[in-house]
Order: sequence, then structure tokens, then C-alpha cells
Amino acid sequence: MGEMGKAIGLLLSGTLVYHHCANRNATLLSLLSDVLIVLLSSLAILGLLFRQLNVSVPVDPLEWQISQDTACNIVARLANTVGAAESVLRVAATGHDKRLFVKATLGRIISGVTIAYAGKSIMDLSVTSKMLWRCNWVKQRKKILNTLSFSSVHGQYSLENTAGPRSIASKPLTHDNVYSCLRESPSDLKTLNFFFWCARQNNYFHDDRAFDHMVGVVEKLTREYYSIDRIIEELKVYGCEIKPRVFLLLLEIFWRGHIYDKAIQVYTGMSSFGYVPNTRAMNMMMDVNFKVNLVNGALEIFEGIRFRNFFSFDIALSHFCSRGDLVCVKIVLKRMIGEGFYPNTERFGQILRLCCRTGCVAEAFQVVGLMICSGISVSVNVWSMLVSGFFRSGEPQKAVDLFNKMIQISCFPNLVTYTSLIKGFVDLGMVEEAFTVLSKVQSEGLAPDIVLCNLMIHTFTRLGRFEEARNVFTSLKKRKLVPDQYTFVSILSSLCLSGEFDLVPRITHGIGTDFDLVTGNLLSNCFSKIGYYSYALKVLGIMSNKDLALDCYTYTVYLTALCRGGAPRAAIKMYEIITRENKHLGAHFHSAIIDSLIELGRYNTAIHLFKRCILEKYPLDVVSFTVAIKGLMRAKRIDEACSLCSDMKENGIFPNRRTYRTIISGLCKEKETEKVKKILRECIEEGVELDPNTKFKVFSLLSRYRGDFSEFRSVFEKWKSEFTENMDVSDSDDELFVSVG
DNA sequence: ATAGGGTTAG
Repeated sequence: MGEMGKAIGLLLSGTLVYHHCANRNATLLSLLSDVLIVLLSSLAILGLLFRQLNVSVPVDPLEWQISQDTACNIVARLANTVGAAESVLRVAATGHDKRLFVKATLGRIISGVTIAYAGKSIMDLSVTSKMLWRCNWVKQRKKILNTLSFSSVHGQYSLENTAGPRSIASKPLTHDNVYSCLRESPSDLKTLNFFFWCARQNNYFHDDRAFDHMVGVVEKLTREYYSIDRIIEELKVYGCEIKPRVFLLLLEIFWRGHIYDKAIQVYTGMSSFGYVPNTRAMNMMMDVNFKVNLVNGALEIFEGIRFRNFFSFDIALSHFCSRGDLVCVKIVLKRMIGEGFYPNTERFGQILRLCCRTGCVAEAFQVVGLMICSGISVSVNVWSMLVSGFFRSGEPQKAVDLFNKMIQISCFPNLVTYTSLIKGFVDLGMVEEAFTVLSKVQSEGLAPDIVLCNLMIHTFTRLGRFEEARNVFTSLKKRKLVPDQYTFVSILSSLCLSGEFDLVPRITHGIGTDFDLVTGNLLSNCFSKIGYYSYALKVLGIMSNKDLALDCYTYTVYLTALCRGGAPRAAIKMYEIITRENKHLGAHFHSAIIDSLIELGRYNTAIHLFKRCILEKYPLDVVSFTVAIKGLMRAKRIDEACSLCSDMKENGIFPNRRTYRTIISGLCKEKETEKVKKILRECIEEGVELDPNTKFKVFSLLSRYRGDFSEFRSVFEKWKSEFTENMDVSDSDDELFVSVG
């Protein structure tokens, strides 16, 4: 957004904030009035902006109540942006209520004021640090305390009369000195003891480097002593006083080192010592619970925190975002704001991304409103996400409107925005529009990056323009772009679809063994398709050694490769194991093994598996039934095939063109004239259009019996004219074939 | 987690 947009956005939120602030006071009012005097002349723009941005800022005060602190931050930011910084500075300096200037936003206020007065040196460092002292953000406070200790306190402070190890006795307690002591310490227990001792010293806080070093140390200790209790006992022997802080530090070390089972032990050990975990400990424990997939446990801890802080909410939000649980994100966000905290830019971005990816644009706009309220400017990234969000929610026109709007307010689209547009159009089949955007990219002189190239490969493939897809791939070198996992997947699926299997091995040379789940799935699938079953299994082996969370695709390819590679028994055995351990496998998985068995000629086994799927109520779809019908047909169990065809409808699954093709061509082969007629009637009734091949088979069979013609005369007449038409255009058929699939 | 891109059975 341009400066203008930003200013107006802040103005807008400023007035909103005032109305929604829970308890307005004199400071807030005076801040606002100072700002408003400057802005009064711009008020006319306000209404305009509201309409222009089309942003639904949350306006229900019961829904989104803004705390006083936040309100002040916003007002201060508003002041910075529109040049009323002096007012803010004055109010801050006279200090009606300095408590108002807290949290991370403080840094932004200061930098804003500093920028506004650049050269005048109104804000010198001492003022800044004095104000920062009031910042209640743990990390920042730590940082400042440490900085101050080094420069003024510990500069002359030595440790001669303390209980500290001799090596550090003559040195000041600085991060560097502590780190070298930790490294040089001969025994792990001693190191840990020293680490605790440092933490006990006034105004000393360990830095990341020290914590990370301790991860290795405690790892060795846990191997040596097995339980936390024993480590604690040993520490006592060393004269370490076991205080809550010891548990806290241990917890933090285990937490950083991803040694979650031990972290849990420390946490429970803490309670058995009679200590009540503080917010920080509980935050860490909540995070651990999320990480080991105990969502309920995590929520229990969350609810149990007496004084939740920013991080309590931030951790919960982050996990629900990565789980894609928008419902829980909403709940947590609401409570967070209710308790006076706001997410930071990163978390807002993550939430927004989730909203847009799931096509929940309405929610996305609410989040944007909140972002504006908390003083975060709406960047081009945000616009890009919203554009793709509208496409995902199936509203291309709104995406385009938004795109035009962003240009109107001078927030210019970049390559990412264009990529979102192109992808959106392609997904909706609006190919022409997509290419118009692509030429716009070229005319603006923007060089496509690897993401856009990948999208182009994918797009050309979907359109059946395989040569152009390949050209993009070969052009990467010239463009100095490095292909990535997405590239390989796109080009491989392109080669598979176009049937250029002989090129597959050439592409796979560039992949190595460093592939992710999707790439591995596709790669093994490709190998399986071209009959390189052992290669497919090799790839799958590499994948399973990689700690990847194998999915339904993987299992499907695995069973297919096993089966078609000549090990159907092993495949069936694995099928039993996989179905036992995975509850939600989906129809694809079951269809794949059944089909593979049929292709091997093991019809009865296949049908047996299918029947069990029905009994077990596994999810089956139209493809599953079609495959089963094919098996029954090939096993010459004609009646069963026909009754399955009517059974599936009772299950709410309707035969499609492919199903009818399977059953009809089977019946034609067996010369089952009456049954063909019955199915054909059904087909016409359902309005299912058959493919030319099947039509021809039916026509050939039935036209031999003159008497039976009459019923289908009109249909056959239509087909006959199509047969001749198709002769003419049969050359350009392959493109059609792909775009249908 | 860090804007935008990729996979499956008949």
C-alpha cells in the first residue's frame, strides 16, 4: 500500500480504536485529539478509503474489544505516519501514564519518531532505553538488561568472591566468557551446575548460544543417568540448590533440544517438588504437547495457565495454523484480543495465509482489519494472498477487482501477485486471461522466477501442450534458474501424461535422493508406470527411511508396484497391515490394489477384497465399483457385474460414462444382447453420453438383429452421423483427450 | 511458520 493508503488506513483504525477501546482515558483522548487536529482536513478521505479498501474492519465491540495499550500504540503509530509525532513524544515525555507504552509496538513508535526527527537528535539513545525498560516483553527485557549489564554494571564487576568456578573468577560475566567456560568445562554435570549458577546471578540471562550448547550436554547426561530425578540428585551432590529456576532451565534446554519426553519428565518432576509451573513453563509444555500431537493435552495446559501472556496465544495460534485448523485459530485469536494481546506480523501473516489458502476470504478480511488496527501496514504480500484467496473461493471477479483496487491505491503488484492471478485463471479454465497476465509480466520486463516457470510447465501440461512444457523446462538453464521439487513433479507428470516415458530416466538424474513426499510419490509412480517396479520400490524405500509421513498416495503406489512387479502375495499382506493401521485411506487406495490384482488376472482375489471393502464400510467411489465390475466381467461373472451396477446406485454412487463403457463393452464381447439393451436404456434415461468407441460396439452388435433396432432408431441415427464426423477430426484427438482428463 | 507453484486409481 502506498503512503497515502497507509495514512488513511491508520486514520481509519485510529477513530475505530477510540470507539472500541474498553476504557478510554485522558491520555488516549489527548493523543487522539492531537492527531485528529492534524487530520481533520483529511476526514473526507476516510469514507472514500473505507469503500476503496473494501476492508471489513471488525466493528462489533463485543466481538473484538481492543485493549487500552493497543489503542495507544495504534494512535501513536497513526501519529508517526501522518507526521504528528511531536504530539506523541510530548505526551510520552510528560508521562501521564507510561504504562501505556509497552509491548513490541514500542520499538515501532520510537523508530517512527526517530525517523520523523532524523537529524534533530530529539530522541537520543538514553530516552529510548529508558522507555524500553518499561517494555514487558520478556525477550526484549532480557536483551536490554544484558546490554546494560555489559556496558555499565559488569564492566567493573568481577566474580572473585562468588561461588563460581575459578576459571571465570577473574573475568566479567559476559556471554562470551560464559560460553567459553561452558565449552571448556571437563564434566557435563559441572557444566550444568555452572550454567545454573550463572543464571542465578543478578541480571544475567543466558543467550541462545549457551542454551544450544547445553542441549548436547544434557543429552549426554540423560543417557548417563536415565531419569531426571537422578540428574537432580547428582546436582545436589555438587551443591546445586534445587530451586524452581533449575527446573525451568532444564525444561528450556530439553525443549530447545526437541527432547520432548524428558521435557515432560522435568515438568512433572517440578510438580512433585511442590513447585507450581509459571506461565513460561506452561507455554513450553503446551508447545511440547502440540509437537507430540497431543492437542487435547496442549489445550488443557492452555486453559490451566492462570496468567496467559502473548506467547501462550502465539504458540497455540502457530500450531493451529500449521494444522490448518481455522476454527481453533478463530477461537484462540478472539480470546487473545479479548485479553489484550495482538499477534505479531509473522503470525498475522500465517493466519492470513491459512485463511486465503482455504478460500475463507471473509475471515481473511477480518484478519486484515485486525492487522490495520494493530498498526501493521497492508503490504503487497497481503494483497497477493487475498487475490489468490478470492480465486480459491471461486470468485475470480472479486480477485480482479481487488487487483485493480490495489493499483488504484498505488500498491503495485509484483511477480507473486501476477503468479496468483495466472494460477487462479488456469485453475478455473480461463486460459486466455491467464496468458494475458503472462504477457503483462513480460511487457513489464519482469523475469519469471522458478515458481512461475513451474506454474507454466504445469499449465502447458494441463492444456496438453507438452512440447511447450518441455521448452520451459529446458529454458531454465538459460534463465539461470535452478529446478526444485515442484519443477520435477510438474515435468515428470507432463512426461507421464504425454507418454514420453523414455525421457523419464533422463529427468530423474537431476533429482538425486533428496526428495519430499510429493516428489517421491510421483517419482515412484512414474517408475511403476513405465514398468521399472524395482526402481519404484527403491524410491519408496528411500522415502520410508526419510522420516516422511507417508500418505495415501505412497501406499497406493507401493501396493501397485508390488503387485505389478510380480509380488501380489506380498502386496495383499501389506494391504492387510496398512488397512489395519490406517483408518482413513480413501477409495483410491482400495481401488488401486483391486485393479492391480485384476490386471494380473487374479479376479477372484480382487473381487474378494472388494466385497470386504463393502462389508467394512470402507469409502468406495464410482471408480472402485467400475474396477470391480471390470473384474467381474473378466471373470465372466456377468450377472454379478450387472447386479453390482444396480447395487451401486443404492449406495448413492452413480455410474458414469466410464462405468457404462466397462459394463457395455464387456456385455458386447459376450454377445449379451438383452443385457446390453437394458443397460443402454438406463444410460439414455440417466442422460449419460457414451464414448464413440462404446457407441460403435453397441451399434455393431445390435444392428445385426434387425427387429431390435426400432427402440433405439433415433439414437443410432444420431450416433451414425457422429461416426462420420469423428472420422474427419480424428487427427486432432489427443489434445481433447488430455483436457478432458 | 516466513506471499505465489507440484502428485493418485479406471
